[in-house]
Amino acid sequence: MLAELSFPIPLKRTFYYLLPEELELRAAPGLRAVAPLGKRAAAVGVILRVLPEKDADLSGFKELKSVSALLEENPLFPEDALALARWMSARWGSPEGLCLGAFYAHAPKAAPAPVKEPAPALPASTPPPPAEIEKLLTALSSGAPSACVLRLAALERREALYPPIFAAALKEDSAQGLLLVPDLNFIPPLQAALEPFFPGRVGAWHARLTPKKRAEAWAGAQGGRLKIVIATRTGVFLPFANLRFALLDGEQEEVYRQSEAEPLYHTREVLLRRMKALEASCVLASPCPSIESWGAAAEGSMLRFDAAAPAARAVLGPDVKVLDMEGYPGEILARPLSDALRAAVASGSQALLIAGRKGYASRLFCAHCGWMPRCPACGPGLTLLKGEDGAPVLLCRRCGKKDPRPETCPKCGGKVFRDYGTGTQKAQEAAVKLLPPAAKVVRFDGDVLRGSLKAMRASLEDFSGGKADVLVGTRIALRELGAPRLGLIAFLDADSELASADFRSSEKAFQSFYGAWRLLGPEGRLFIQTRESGHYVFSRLADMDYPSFADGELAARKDFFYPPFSHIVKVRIASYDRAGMDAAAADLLKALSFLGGGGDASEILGPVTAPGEERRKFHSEYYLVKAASEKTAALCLARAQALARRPGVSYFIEADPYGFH
DNA sequence: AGCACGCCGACT
DNA sequence: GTCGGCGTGCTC
Repeated sequence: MLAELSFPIPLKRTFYYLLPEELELRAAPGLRAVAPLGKRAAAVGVILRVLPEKDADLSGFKELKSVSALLEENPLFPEDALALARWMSARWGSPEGLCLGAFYAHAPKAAPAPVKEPAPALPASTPPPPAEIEKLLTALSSGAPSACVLRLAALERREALYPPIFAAALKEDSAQGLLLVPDLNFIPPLQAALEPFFPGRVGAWHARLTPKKRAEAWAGAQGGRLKIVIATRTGVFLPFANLRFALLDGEQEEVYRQSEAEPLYHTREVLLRRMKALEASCVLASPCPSIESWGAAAEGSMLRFDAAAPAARAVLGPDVKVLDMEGYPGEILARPLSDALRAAVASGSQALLIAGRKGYASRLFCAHCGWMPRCPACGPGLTLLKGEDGAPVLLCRRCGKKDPRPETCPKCGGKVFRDYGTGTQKAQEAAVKLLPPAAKVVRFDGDVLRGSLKAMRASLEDFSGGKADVLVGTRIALRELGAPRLGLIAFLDADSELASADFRSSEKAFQSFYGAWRLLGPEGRLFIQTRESGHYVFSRLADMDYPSFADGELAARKDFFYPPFSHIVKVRIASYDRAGMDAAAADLLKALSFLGGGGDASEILGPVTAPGEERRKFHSEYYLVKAASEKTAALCLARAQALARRPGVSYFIEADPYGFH
């Protein structure tokens, strides 16, 4: 007999091995096997199937090697991890071996010594869950759909809400639960909150665990000792003896989308699929659920539950003002904002100013003809920064080339330039000028970060420690910012959030505004500066009505055939050789020519090029496939990946990309 | 990914 | 004269 093995290597192929007689009976799909692979004497792979020799196509290689050992008797996953990995591979295009590797990566190489089972302490008497939570769990357990979107109230405390949910969902003795959070720092408080309900049986899982703790948590989940694991995104791949309930906190957060390293996946989708395979229930919780989940609930494949009963919204929350910058020409901080900022600082409050970009100002243009400087070497528009000597410099963000600010416009000879967009540096200067000299204004952005990690930490700590009055930063400064006296937040250039080609930009913008609003106390003030005050994201901000916004956004996605109504596959082609790029594009269109036939609504958008593309040395364009179904998208992805590569041409192929460009 | 083979610079 | 840089090539 043979075993077909899959290894965690970036290869889209499997390997056949001879099964020695003594392993033949024990071998089964899902078990790990040790076998020689290339120059490696003992590589660990997963058995995909066991088959008689006659069923395998053994042509094309000379030597058939043998499996040397099996690492376990029973599969580590009670559910079909093989099928999940196969689906992941088709959905996001990473090799199946790497997808499977995500599930098996932390499994011990040898059977772990049995852990001494501590006598489970008696849980604190569990208060009955709120009636609405009970209702939710009943609905979930009573059949399909068994997944739901739980919309949290703006000021909901997760530490108070989640423990009774888990207590109610995990009443059954052996039932286990998984709580996924977007950030490692959320784990300790939640662990402390859950501990009284499941004493000694709450585990944590994240990238920074020490090897020993990691092994312990893994074994605790796998063996059933842990009742609950609180984890960051990789926790979605943990083995459980009996996983019955999962909750994905802050489900719209982009960190759940793994896009830097293979295997590529989206935690939410993997979790939903896995829980479905287990016939277990799953809750996606957030004050601002993703439009994808919102759509699934609207269409009925998920339930929707509002933890926010409108009447229970005791706190009205901070005051929100959208400032139309057309009315305040040339002002970085519009008059109403600067007045409020001065007043806030004078009264001892702290303020957070969010600039659209890093640096001094974003873009320079000729006031007469509108000409904008571009990088002579590689093409993109240059960013205006203040150099070390204080003189303005133009920096190319792509290649790092620096140029002095031009004196005259090369197109019309004009001598007057203006800039638009407000960088953090310029915003900081404006705030300093506005406020009394005693006020401390610190800055936090990628440039400070690059300069020195210490300096960045220091400015953030000054602010959260209450020592600084104003923090000027980019949007990243908003992420879990602590500030004792935060009374004002302002988005200085909301348009930079909306300007990108990303079809999710409105959603992301609203969620940032909403997040900022939540950070503020009821007395706080939120300002949003824009030149497009008519944009629909602003229309629901006054009452922070996320459901109405989400309904509107969902309708827009439907009109423009974007997710969740379509599935995107993005293919970018780049080359120094224009003809090569064109030929590659033709290859792609040919490979996808099956689309659109027989009433299929799928379409191809593109080629999308950056302005000025024709004049550049390096060419780049992309196509967006909007596939009508997940299946069609997977097929397009596979076809694009299978294209015969042309020399000198780079291909970047991505399913369901987040963050465009 | 690993791991080895392969052909060019500074040293026990 | 060797140790070692990482390019590139292969894995049943």
